[in-house]
Amino acid sequence: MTDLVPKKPSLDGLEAKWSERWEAEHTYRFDRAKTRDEIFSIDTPPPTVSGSLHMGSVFGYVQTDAIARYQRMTGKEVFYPMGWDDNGLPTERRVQNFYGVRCDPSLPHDPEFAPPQEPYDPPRPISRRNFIDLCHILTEEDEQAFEHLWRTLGLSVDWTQTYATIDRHSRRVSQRAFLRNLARGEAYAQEAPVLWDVDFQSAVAQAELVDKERQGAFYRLAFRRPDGTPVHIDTTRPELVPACAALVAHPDDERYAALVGSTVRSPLFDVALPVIAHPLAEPDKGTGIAMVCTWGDLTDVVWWRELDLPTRPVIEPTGRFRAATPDWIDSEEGRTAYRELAELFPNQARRRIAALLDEGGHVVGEPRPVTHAVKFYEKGDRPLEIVSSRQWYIRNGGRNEELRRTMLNLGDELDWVPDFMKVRYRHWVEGLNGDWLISRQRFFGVPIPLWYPVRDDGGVDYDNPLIPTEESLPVDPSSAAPPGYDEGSRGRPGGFIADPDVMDTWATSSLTPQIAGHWEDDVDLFTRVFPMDLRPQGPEIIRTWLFATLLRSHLEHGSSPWAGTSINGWILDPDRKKMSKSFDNVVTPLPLIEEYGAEAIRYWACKGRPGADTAVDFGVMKIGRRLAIKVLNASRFALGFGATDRKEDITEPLDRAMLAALLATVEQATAAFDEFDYARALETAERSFWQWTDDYLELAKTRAYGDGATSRSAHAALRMALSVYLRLLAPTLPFVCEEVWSWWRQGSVHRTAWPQPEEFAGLVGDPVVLEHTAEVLSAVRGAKSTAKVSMRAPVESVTVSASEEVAAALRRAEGDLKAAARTESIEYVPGDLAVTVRLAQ
RNA sequence: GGGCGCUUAGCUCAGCGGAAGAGCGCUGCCUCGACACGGCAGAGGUCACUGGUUCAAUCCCAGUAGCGCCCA
Repeated sequence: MTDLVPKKPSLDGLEAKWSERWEAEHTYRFDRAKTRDEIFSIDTPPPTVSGSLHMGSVFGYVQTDAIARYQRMTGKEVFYPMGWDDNGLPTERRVQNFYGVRCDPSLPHDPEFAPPQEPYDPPRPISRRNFIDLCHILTEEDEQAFEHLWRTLGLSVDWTQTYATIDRHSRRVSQRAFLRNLARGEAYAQEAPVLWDVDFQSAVAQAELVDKERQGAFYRLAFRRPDGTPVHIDTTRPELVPACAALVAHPDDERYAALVGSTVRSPLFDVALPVIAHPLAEPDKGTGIAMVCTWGDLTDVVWWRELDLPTRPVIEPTGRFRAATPDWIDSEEGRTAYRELAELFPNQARRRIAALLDEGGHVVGEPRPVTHAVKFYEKGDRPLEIVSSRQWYIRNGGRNEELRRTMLNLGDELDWVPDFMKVRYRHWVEGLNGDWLISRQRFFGVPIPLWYPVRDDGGVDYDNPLIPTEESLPVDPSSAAPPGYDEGSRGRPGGFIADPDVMDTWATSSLTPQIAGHWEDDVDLFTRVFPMDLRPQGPEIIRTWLFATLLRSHLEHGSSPWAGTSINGWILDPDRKKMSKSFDNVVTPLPLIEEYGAEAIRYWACKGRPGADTAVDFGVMKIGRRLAIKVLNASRFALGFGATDRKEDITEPLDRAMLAALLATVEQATAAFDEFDYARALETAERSFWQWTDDYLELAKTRAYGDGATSRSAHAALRMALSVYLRLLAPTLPFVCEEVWSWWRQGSVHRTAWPQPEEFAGLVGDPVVLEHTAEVLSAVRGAKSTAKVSMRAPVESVTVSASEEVAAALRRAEGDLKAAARTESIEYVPGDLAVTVRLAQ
């Protein structure tokens, strides 16, 4: 047997060499002949491809890959698909900027349209279908860039198992799941106040909200009692006075007890308003009595609903005040005042009405500046308004205690890594205050697969939607006709109209186990991989992706979609601040891979503890690179002798002591990986490996260069240890371990069995032999270092003060110690451990 | 304002009830038959702060402060 050990091994080119070889040899191809208990299935997060490639993307995926590689080596067939999250607003925005276009659904499809070389300026309006074509073109480029990055990083993904959340298969799964929710009554439509982004012209869900601090001002307005005396109200939104439906005060508030049940009139508009008691009114806030408008904030929605108040919306979905003067304003003065506000945006209307109120003497004192939290869409630039709109919802427990408890229990049953992340899920579920709004008034997404009949009088029958068959999915109701209708009757009396909306991106992403496992379309595959073993993901999407996936699986399958979930930490910039946009753009993974090598980036990612926030650290990457190089060089040394793999040859006490230490390392690394703790597994293997090179290799070196039985013991021990170390490090450093493996072994190290304790049977010596010998060697090195001489400098004598046990252990490896220390003489005296070194002249 | 996490050597982080650890950086030495994309050695810390529990606390408990994430 001839080993193919290069003279000067190098890391250069290993990524390209091995990623090609793995692809050609189907190293990571999923074998679906295996049964469920032989399979480890991973519900990989589909990265959002419309963003740039950044270090946050790399971090979690590499950690998951290390776990996947470990599982594969333990004999599991790993189902490790990759998806791309390409639907939704980020893609639309990117297409708008990249090509300089905007979607105008009223335009007809232009079959001649081709993507421009340069972005249009000003932006050119194009049809919905042309717009969606551009979304596909751009996301495909992005997906290729991601795949290249993942391959260069060595992710052991089965690249035949890929999906995109907008592809035909995902749309089919997403629409089928929705129709099942609809059939079971879990999905429902409702005309209701929704949080509305006026720029995106779309409803926004609870999970997408952020609060932002905004400067505002409290105006104290005078409403009038029947006797003409004022009731003072503090508000930051005086422009909503025309939308006012009532005043509310706390039931225990004695100041207003007499007023409750009476009627007051609003300033300027002179609308009659009931005064009502409600416990949500805060006596400490402002004057303690509040105006209820439809709708200024979410509390208004609660009051409006619970008190059954009239609906008086003034802000349209466009974000402007309605043009027509509302009919509930019946005084001439009031109608004149409203015309001043018509078609203004809220901030403009606020300035105008403030002036009008002031002129009319309705304002008390000066407005008082205040900083308050205002709700925004997380990607939006203007405050959300609340408008009335017909939307689709999925029940999630926000309005149902029993379902909420079920969702909490499912969370409790999951195996969370790290455990403390579970609390974040619990708090989110406990804080849900409404069902999940899934319809979005957008273009690039999975369409809601419904039509509605148009009655003969032209009205739309929203209560009896027309439903496609599951076989016909996916459908685009805006271009296909419902069963039993033809296209000619679209929009006509007696015909139909399409639901114009698409689903929330999470409504599809929440089905990644079903999409990847080909639910219903490939029942055989699905039963082999579902429920999955592991969902790895980021901490910030526990409330969205994790919760929604758990919900959909519970509703459809009555079970959790996975056995466990691992939550990775947050990436920080080198100053341990939150990763800033600018820094993130500077530090992209590919140039770093060029500079340090993929192994170095993987090493950095795997050094981050599960769930621990981790700073981008080039120093750690350098250490990773050094480790990879060390693997090459140490392997060259270990394989440089007689090619004996006979375990019976391993007889020397030092060699057997080394194997004892290695066995302990194997056991610790295995335990860590079994708990998904790739970081501890790496650290254990790494520390052991460095000790192996620093101490054992130096001690065994001289004997290894000789021949005879004691030399053969070293040769066999070196090769056995190397085989174990390569396998221990392979999950973290897949390229370099595979490279070395190829010098002397058949097949891929990644398809070789993880080291087993049984391999060490009959070979384990007393570990203290190596420990004490290394201590004495270290003392000799220290003496030489202090004397500023070479480590090769001869030593006249070494005197070891030690207990009888320690001395006995040292004697068992005395030949190796003498050779490594360069001495002919080691003497032992009884006493506490101490080493005296006399250097030769 | 609430929840969760973090705070250990100049830096990045392990350790988490029984005499403070690693790597980087720094200093010094060493080109010796795996490795200068090296090796060896050395210096460097009232384990954020204040209380408490314990024979014993970096580790457990309570509080304070700073940082981060999630949410109001």
